[in-house]
Amino acid sequence: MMQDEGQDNEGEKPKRGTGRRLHGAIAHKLGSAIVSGEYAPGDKLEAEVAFSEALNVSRSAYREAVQVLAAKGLVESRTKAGTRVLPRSRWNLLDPDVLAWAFTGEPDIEFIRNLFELRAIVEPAAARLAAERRTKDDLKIMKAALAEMRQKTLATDAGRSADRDFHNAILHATGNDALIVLSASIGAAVAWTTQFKQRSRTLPRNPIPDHVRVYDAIVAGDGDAASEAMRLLVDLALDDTRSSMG
Amino acid sequence: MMQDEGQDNEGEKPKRGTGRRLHGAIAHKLGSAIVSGEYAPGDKLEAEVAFSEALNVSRSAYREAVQVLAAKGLVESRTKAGTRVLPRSRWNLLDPDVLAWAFTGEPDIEFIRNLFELRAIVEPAAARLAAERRTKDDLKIMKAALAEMRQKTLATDAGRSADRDFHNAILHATGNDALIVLSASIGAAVAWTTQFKQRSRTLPRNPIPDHVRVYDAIVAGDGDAASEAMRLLVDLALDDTRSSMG
DNA sequence: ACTGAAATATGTCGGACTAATAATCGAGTC
DNA sequence: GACTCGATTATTAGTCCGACATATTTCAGT
Repeated sequence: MMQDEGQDNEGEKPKRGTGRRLHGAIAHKLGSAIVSGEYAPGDKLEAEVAFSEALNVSRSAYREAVQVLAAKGLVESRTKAGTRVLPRSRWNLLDPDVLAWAFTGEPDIEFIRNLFELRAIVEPAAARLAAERRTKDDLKIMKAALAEMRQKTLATDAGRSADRDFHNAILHATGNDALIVLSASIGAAVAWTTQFKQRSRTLPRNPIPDHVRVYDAIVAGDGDAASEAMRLLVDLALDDTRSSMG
Repeated sequence: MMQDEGQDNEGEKPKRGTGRRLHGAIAHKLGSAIVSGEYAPGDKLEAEVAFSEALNVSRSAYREAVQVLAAKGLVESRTKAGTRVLPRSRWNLLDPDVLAWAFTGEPDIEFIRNLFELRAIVEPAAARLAAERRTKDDLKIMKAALAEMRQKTLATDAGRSADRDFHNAILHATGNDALIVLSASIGAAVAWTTQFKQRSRTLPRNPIPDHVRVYDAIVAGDGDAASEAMRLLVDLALDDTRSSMG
């Protein structure tokens, strides 16, 4: 699942990858640049006409891209005043796209720590609710994800995808839409950090037992055990990630 | 802080309020319609040309509005296939705009319950972190918000705003960006539900003591107490809200 | 210091053209 | 004859262009 990096020839002409729309490609390019700090909050973007010309795209396409960024809280446009990058506090950092953009460059260690802190808060609580409310279908999905994960390992895309599926299934089993949307954010964080861990030379611990403990507790309907097992899982995952980043 | 309801004459011509851009108004109109269930997931929106004509706006303005909705996961457009409403699971329900749209109509009881469940998970944990990490500035802001809240009461906009400020200050004091972004969502939920409670005839309990307990614990740097006090606060708030909805 | 005119960047408009793809139709096959 | 597969067509979103409207900043003039 390669990103499209490396195809911007000298910073111009954002080409769209397969199926990607032009304004989407522009949004991706600008969004990444902003989130990665290439533009600082308060910075003014070049004027629409000039910028769109520089990118060799129509003003319409450029504007549609900016609307997307504005919708995600990255920028704000005002007549005559131009388009400015908003302070980081206004960014929708949990938006899946923004999260993806945040991980296009070298990831910010501090931000990863923050995401893990969020996971450490949400996922144990979610596991508890899941243990109390899971349906047979939920369990089936979790079991399948676990099996896939065990077979493919986290070294493969399929394995990481299964890992995400497992965590998503737990969030989903809570039946709480507000928690379920977080699965998109948390899932993205899990995926990227897992891949990051994998990159480092040292092969980390086998994650399966941790996951199995959570699964067993949810099957048993034991909320306390599920919460505790998940807390442990996230803690250990953070340890692994931390050690692979120095 | 009135909404702009009542200005759509017979479902056509979305007029923009002061300062509001046209595409923003269209996005608001369509977004509310989608979130409130006027369009069901899978439904196809009328074709761009036809729809924009029906709304008496240019196709560009309409398209920019749709880009915003797409950025928030509400719709997806594909060439020739049209623009379709995505399943609710893909909506960025925690996006402040989406949240606002969700509360333009009669609020969904189940969804409010879900938001409270999220609050009950996140806010106690945040209060604990805040107790451990708060700066003098954080405390000053909380104290000011508390004073304002006590003076204006929750019956006024200013009072509700202070309530939100208090909760935001706690999230902010965690120093965790991922949690801070949630303040926009949680804050919105707090505001709307508080207003909703206020609407009902029975004057609810005085919320100040609950808040003071949280504040005192954070000042004392007592994480356990802060977490517990916040847990109680959210529980009581849910009780109040529940009883005012039947 | 205040007022108002001009400059300028975003916002909106309309229409033309492109590209992607769902739907249709027809040739070829079983 | 029914069915599968492939080319054709029709439709709809995507992109481009150029003009004008609107809102603010800026600055000149009093």
